[in-house]
Amino acid sequence: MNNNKTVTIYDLAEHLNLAPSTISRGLQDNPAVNAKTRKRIMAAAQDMGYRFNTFARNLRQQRTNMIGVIVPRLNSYFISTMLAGIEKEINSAGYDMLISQSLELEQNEIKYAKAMLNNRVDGLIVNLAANTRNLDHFREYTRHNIPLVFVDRVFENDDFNKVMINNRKAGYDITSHLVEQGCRRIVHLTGSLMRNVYQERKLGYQQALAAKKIAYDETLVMETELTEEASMEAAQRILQMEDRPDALFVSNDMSAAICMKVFKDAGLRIPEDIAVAGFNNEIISRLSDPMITTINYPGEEMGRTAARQLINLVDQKSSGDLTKSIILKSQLMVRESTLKIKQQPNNDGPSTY
Amino acid sequence: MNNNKTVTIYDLAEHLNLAPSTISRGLQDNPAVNAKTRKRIMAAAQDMGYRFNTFARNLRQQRTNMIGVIVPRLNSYFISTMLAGIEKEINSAGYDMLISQSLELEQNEIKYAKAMLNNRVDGLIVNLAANTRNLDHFREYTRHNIPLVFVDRVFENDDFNKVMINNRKAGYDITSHLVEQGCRRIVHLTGSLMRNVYQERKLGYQQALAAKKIAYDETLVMETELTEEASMEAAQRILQMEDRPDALFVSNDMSAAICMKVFKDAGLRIPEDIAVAGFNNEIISRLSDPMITTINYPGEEMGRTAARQLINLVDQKSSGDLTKSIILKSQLMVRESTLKIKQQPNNDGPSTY
DNA sequence: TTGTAGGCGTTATCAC
DNA sequence: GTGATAACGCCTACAA
Repeated sequence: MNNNKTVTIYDLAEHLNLAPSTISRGLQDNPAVNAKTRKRIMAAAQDMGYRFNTFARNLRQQRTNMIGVIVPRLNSYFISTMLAGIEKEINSAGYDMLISQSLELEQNEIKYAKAMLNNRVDGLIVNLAANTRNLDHFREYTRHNIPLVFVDRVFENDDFNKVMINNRKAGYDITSHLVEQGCRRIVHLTGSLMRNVYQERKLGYQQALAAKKIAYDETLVMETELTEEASMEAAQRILQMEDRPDALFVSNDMSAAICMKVFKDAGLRIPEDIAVAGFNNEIISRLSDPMITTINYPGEEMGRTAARQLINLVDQKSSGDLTKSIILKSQLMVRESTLKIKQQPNNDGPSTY
Repeated sequence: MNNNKTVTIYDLAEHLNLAPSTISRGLQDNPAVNAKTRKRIMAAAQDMGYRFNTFARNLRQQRTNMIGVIVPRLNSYFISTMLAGIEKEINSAGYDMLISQSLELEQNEIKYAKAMLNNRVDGLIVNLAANTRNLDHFREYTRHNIPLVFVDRVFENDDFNKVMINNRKAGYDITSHLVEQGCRRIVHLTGSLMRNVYQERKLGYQQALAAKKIAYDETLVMETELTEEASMEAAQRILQMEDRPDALFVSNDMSAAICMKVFKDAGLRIPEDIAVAGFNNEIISRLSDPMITTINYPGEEMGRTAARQLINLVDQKSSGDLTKSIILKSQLMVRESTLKIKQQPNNDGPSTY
């Protein structure tokens, strides 16, 4: 049976000679309703092609059971790992997930933030775009008491909830390690310095150099978009530097692997001629030859943590004032790509920070 | 200004001494409304913290402007590339995207298909879970005339819209290439044979062997989940085979790279001791050493194509009967990992299929 | 255990 | 140009 017209609880009610309210109750397993009646209701619903109207309920109940997520892009190892974590947590809490990608553009982020607000998401998780200048477009969320959690890419000095790692320490650890391996001229290839994750890693890099009494050379810091093309270009530029660097610290593994490939194709030996370190502990860091020293970055757990934090806020609707920063642990993973002084690789990175 | 109570067009109307209908018109730039009035409306809306209620409109207009997407997992290179394509197309057409991941389980797929139906998505894009046995859970969509497009992982012999590549030809091409390089004992490592993508590649593999008069040996086909662990185990098993294979054809590049790494660690030379071919043309196939022969698989374009097809169906609501299968082109990329006979690598694979 | 009635916030129709 | 009013489909007091 299939009329093209939408079947509502009123149609079921009429068909069964019951009241709409009874139908409504029957459909949601309300114990007040007679078992037999419920069966008839279910059968008729199936038969007449009834489908529940979620947003009629949303309108009535003033909530959507939907969590919004805004990320810079979907096709990145780190982001998709994080999203997987978010999704698991959200769905097991009975929420749905609405996703948009800003494509690294603030202007899209603003647009989507507004759209999600209008969609009445119960909460929002954000990983900032590369060029976002401020968080004004999220003020409306606080104004309306909609919980908001920033994850990974955040503004560190504000009043929003956030989940992140200590990027400065990570940058410090990895740079110290390189220096300890005898490197003196270390290039740092990184992403938009407007984002804390990159800015902080750079600060860690600087501080480590300072601690080791190595002069900071600004021309050795390369800010790019970390795309495949940008990484290849950067590697080429490094090859052409007059005084060739003896190490490269890249803010993500994929990019590090690309650079390493360019170096190898140019005949350089890793790590003898140039040491290479990455970031994120992506699978590629373990598949590259040599394997890449990196920072183990708990993407999925960050996602889960952010989602759990958000859901707690949404569910209890209480102490939303107690803004929390959650800092997850990251860890230096030393591998062959930086071991100039031969020794057993180990995963307990020096942590003299 | 910020009352906790939700501000509606009625509140604005009262505040401005106008009718709700005028407010509604003003907010959506209806030309019928006086420019001055509109300005006052906008100002008041901003001032009073009004936010538009999307699902009240949905209820009224009987459509949501939302497209549902169900994928097996988010954290996979291929899937996230495809999603990026879908998202771009969907958003530029003015729709939002609701995503769920089935985690490769039919049971979740069923659950999410139903949830999206209740959410009144205007259309649905699906990439099937590994163990989905049939498409019964999507029948309700056709029943309610909701457009549905399957992408990549599909059932090939049914009446649904689909976007895919010719997996059999790809499997045939890659296997033929291996044989032409002198390989005779070729292992095929692949995913769930319940899915067309894997089943078809295997058929291509078999047909190529037959065409070259090589006996098909069932023990050389290994069906796994293609996870990191499963791939490593598979590689180990291959190493321990009595009569060691001279080639390996894996259904995805990441997995191929993992196997190659295991082989190299065991002291084998690629391709001399064993040739390795992958699938998807993921970036890792270009970063591995040696670079991996693979099939160029247009993930982003598949996503875009599926989304565009869906949106056409949603927008015109017309010829939904004309079920279409769209087959995109894929291409053999020959690289060092399979070149036993030394020659210039080329990308125009033999296509004797 | 079931029924009645009002409202959630918007838009469309018709009137003025 | 603006206003009044009736849906859209569901839920929940309250009543029976």
